[in-house]
Amino acid sequence: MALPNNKSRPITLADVARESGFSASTVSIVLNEAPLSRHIKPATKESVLKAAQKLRYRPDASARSLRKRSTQTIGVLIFDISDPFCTLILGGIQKSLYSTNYLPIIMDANNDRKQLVAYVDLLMEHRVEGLIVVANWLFEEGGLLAQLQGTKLPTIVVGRDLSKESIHSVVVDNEQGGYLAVQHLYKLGHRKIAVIRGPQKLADSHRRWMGIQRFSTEHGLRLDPKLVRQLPGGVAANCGFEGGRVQTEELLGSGVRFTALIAFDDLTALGCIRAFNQAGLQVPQDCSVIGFDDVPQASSSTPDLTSISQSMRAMGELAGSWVSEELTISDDQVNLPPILHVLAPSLVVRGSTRILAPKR
Amino acid sequence: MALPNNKSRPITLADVARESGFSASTVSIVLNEAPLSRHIKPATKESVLKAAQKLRYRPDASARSLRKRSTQTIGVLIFDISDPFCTLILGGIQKSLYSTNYLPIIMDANNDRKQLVAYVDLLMEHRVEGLIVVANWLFEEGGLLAQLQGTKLPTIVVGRDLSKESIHSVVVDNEQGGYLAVQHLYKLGHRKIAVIRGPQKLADSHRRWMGIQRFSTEHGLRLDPKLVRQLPGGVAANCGFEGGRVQTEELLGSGVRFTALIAFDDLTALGCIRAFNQAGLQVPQDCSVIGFDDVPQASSSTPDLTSISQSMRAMGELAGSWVSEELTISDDQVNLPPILHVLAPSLVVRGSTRILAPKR
DNA sequence: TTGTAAGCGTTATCAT
DNA sequence: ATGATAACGCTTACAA
Repeated sequence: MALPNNKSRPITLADVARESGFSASTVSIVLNEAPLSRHIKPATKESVLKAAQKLRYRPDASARSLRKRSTQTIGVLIFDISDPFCTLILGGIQKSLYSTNYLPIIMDANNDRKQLVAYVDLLMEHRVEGLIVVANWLFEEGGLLAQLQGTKLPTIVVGRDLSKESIHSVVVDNEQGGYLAVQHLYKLGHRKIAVIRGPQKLADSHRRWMGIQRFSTEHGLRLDPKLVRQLPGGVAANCGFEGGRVQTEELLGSGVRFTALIAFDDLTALGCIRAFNQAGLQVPQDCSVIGFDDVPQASSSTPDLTSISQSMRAMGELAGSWVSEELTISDDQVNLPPILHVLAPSLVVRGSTRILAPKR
Repeated sequence: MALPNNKSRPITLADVARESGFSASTVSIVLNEAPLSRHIKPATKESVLKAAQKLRYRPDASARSLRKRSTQTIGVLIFDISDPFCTLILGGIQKSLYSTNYLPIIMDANNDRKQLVAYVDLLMEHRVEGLIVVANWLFEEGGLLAQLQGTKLPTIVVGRDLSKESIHSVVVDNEQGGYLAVQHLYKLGHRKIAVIRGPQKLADSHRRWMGIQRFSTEHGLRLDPKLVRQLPGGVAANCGFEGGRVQTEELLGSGVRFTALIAFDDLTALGCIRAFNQAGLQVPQDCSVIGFDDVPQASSSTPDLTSISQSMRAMGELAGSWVSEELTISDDQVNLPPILHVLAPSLVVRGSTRILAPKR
């Protein structure tokens, strides 16, 4: 005889209650190991557990959230999931959240503002209790800010400094990074150093440049303005690479000599290396190149890239643990002044930079 | 006078009802543009909408899911979010799901089996209505299969052929990929071709090798067994790179000459290139190298990699649209025989391979 | 030691 | 054309 309806309805608490012969409340108390379960007869517990296991019962998250008025979820808004920068941060977030009772709900905006606002709405509907925004290098605040501030959620953004807009932020010290980059080249003996700055709109570009200038001033290093160029703004996936390639071609075409180059980021640096190669030049023999971020590709390219490491993973972990802490502390001490978490960058020396050859 | 409780409770349908002066049912009908809303007076609609907007009402996804017995979510289980292979597939999934009413819930297992099973459980509790598993190259079935088969969910796995276990799968034609790779090198005049096969456990390794052999047999190309090596199995992030580097060193050390090399995948190929460079050899001048997958790094390295493209994005889109279709078709025509979707790979010619130099 | 009942925010059915 | 009411699956006072 065929079963009347094959559309297998999920097992509910009531099913377990029926199977075990106890009431739904008892079952609930036992399965959740609620305080009251201390007074439940061991035999009862056992048969409840057995029934639950037999039926492969899984509590319904929606029902539980509804009743407990808490979803135990944290929204993670990411700008581009195919960007290794974002992806590494995500890894850190997951790591720090894994041990908590909070579940990250990841939404990838795909570099599209429309999708972004749609997803913020969706996250709100899902009643996430906290929000982590992972901004990659082409994040521009736009109307998102207002939308975020409208929510009362504990929110933290990674990769952009929005502390002035009263939003917690975790960033790397870009100024210091720029400083470290020139310093490294300077110590290797380089004096004619080219710089490919990031897109103008990008705050990071400016800060890294400030760091470069600070070192230069401190050490009497003159940066030839003809050797300083800037990436155009752009959204395409590999515009950093193309930008680096083109700018380097132009640098080489300008005839002004240089022995080292600071690229805005690693992808840009890879573009630079390509341009050098096409011009018949070798890195680092003919020119040293340093990148920024230390994405995975930096270590698997040939030559491997010397870079300024951002420790994306650490940033992600910091963001994750901040949010989960914020959610677990007593609610009365909320709304502390917004904090800017600044992580120190570090120099990772690899094969794309070398000591200045004596003379050629 | 201070408000009694600042713990801002989310706005509910009842609030909108109160504000607009209509009942909750009416409000619900209007906001959802339900069939019945056709008979609702325009003026009513307007004031309901206005009230909702004023209060910034957002329906509660949990409550709605509970009542409608449908979460409109699809679980996406991914093995390693920092693996570009996975990440590109994810992009495709999102693209195809974005236009549907299904929300992907992404969980990253972080290459850890424990997390994996925990996440499958979590997805079940969240009552996802479909499941997409994105397997990277170190996916080994283990106990996961049973767990998946236990669920009655429409499930599809990308990157592994589990059609024999009655699970829908989408994969690239690895055999054909191997064939294309040798063919390319052969056409360039190469006859002494080294091969670095993938880890033994991996089914892909075998299939690609079959393709290579098929071409060889067809064209009387002899593959010197001394030039065929194999990557050890491994889990570390860059074990492909290290493997390629080490195997190439050993190949070079063996003294057997070769003019071209087929690497298991792109990361392996990058490792090979590193080894060549450290041995003072140039790619492609001294040896051509071809990879597999065509991950983004393939085009930004120098030289850029010739590769067999898997079109991860297309695979993701296929998986996404299959699941959403499966969920929307009438339920009576369910359980069609499991299908294996095989996508054709394609050769992408770049700078790491070149015509065999006349003689050196 | 366990059961009863109310209620979380929605939507669907049925009245009016 | 709109409103009452019940029910979705779960937790938690409170009752027994």
